[in-house]
Parts: sequence; structure tokens; C-alpha cells
Amino acid sequence: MDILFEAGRATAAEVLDALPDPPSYSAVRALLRVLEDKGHLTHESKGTRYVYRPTRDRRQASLAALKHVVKTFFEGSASQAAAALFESNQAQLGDTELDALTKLIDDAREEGR
Amino acid sequence: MDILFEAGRATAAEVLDALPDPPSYSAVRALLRVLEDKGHLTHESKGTRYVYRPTRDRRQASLAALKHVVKTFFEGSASQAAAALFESNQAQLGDTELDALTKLIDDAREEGR
DNA sequence: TAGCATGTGCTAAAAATTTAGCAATCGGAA
DNA sequence: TTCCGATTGCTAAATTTTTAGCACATGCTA
Repeated sequence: MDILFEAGRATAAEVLDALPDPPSYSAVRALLRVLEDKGHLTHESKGTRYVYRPTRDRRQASLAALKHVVKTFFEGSASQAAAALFESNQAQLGDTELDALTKLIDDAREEGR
Repeated sequence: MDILFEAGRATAAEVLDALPDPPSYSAVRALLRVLEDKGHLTHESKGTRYVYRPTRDRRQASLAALKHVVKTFFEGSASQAAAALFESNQAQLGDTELDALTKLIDDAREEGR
């Protein structure tokens, strides 16, 4: 699922390629069929091959994933999680992004008033 | 694994209780044994029962989990992920936390200089 | 101490997943 | 149009996971 969320859409072969420590091609195909049965995926025929994509809304899935991590590792505290994000990633953040974040925080502060 | 990371330590029965849509008790015990074989868990005997705990350092695991979510859903951008955290969680953040975050961001800004 | 409840070790059967491979279909290239 | 390569549908076997349940050990309580 994560591979599909990251790629947006992919064929069985692409999913196989993206899998670390991958099982056989047959297994991937079977798994995709099962996930489709369960409603997590859909496919459309692109020429002769199937292109799969997640059923769930990407944004919704991302929020759920974040929430899960926050719950599992940060005692439910979004700010702790955010702090961990910053600390592990300072180098990657440009001024523009930092400004945007400051603005978000200010907004949040005002909302809280 | 996530259950153990959240709880810190747990017995087979506790893991079973914490599992949504849980399999049988036997399955949980077998799974814990497999995870221990693979090195993801250890157990110690607490009286008659086994108490399991993750092998990996909690902080390390949390960073890996965050990184995975960032990669999967936010195109590798930590700030996008942080923004999503704020937007979905404004109400939960108190002034103290907001101040701490502002400080973190300021620090990051200075580091970038 | 004796008995009971709880949890592990183990085993065997059931169920699910993984694998390999072949026939059929589609699209593209010669 | 014909042939080739790639991909799906399908099937059967191998492997792994899940289940249930019994015997044995430990700790607690009367």
C-alpha cells in the first residue's frame, strides 16, 4: 500500500521492483488481487497491463499514518512528533519552508485564543 | 511491533488485547516467537509469564517511522509533514508547546545561516 | 501444603500465502 | 498482417501462518 501511495499508481512489476526484500512476482500479483478484493485498491487496464492505485484518499491516508506514528511513538503529542521531525531534518528545511511553518504556528496560536 | 513500542513492554495477552481485529491467542504467541527469532523482540520471564519488549531503540524506531511516512506521503519533505500535523491538530497544541516549536524553528533558521 | 488459575511448550490439523508455470490475449515492431 | 514480448487468468504444489488443545510448570490462595 505504501508503495502505491508513494508512486500514486503502479503495475505489478513496478510494485515488485519497489519492494525491499521482495517475494516472487506471483506473490505480488496475488497480493494485489487480495488487496483489491478487500477494497484497498482498484485497477484499470492500461493496454495489456493493470495499473493499480489506492482506493483511499491520499490526504486522508497520510493523516491516518501520521496519527498512528504520533500515537505509537509520541504519546499522542503532535508537537513532540513535530519536534522530532525538525531535529532530524534541520538541514533540509529552507527559509521559505521555515517561514511557512512559523506562520502555521502563529495561526494556531491565534486560534487557541 | 507498534503495540510493543506504544506500550513499552507487554505480555502475549496484552498484545492480543491491543490488537484491532485480533487473531487467536495461539497466533499471537506464535508471532511473538517468530519476531523474537528474527531479532525484533526479546522477552524476560516475569514470574510465569513472558514480558516482551522491542529490541530496537525507541527513538531510532520513531525516527525511522517518521521518515517512512514523510517519504511515502509527503515527497520527502519534513515541513510538509509538519504542516499536516499542525493543521490536523491545532486544538491539541497549548501555548507552551507552540512556543517550544517556534523556538525549534528559529534555531533551525539560524543553523541554516 | 494442596488445589487452582494462568501461561508456556509442543503438536497436529486447517487455512492462507507463496511459488512456478502454462495458455490466452493484447500491443507494438517488422 | 504476422510475429514477439509482456501481462493476465488459472491451477496445483510447496511453504508458512493460524488454530485448537493438551501436558507441564509456576505462583497464589486457602
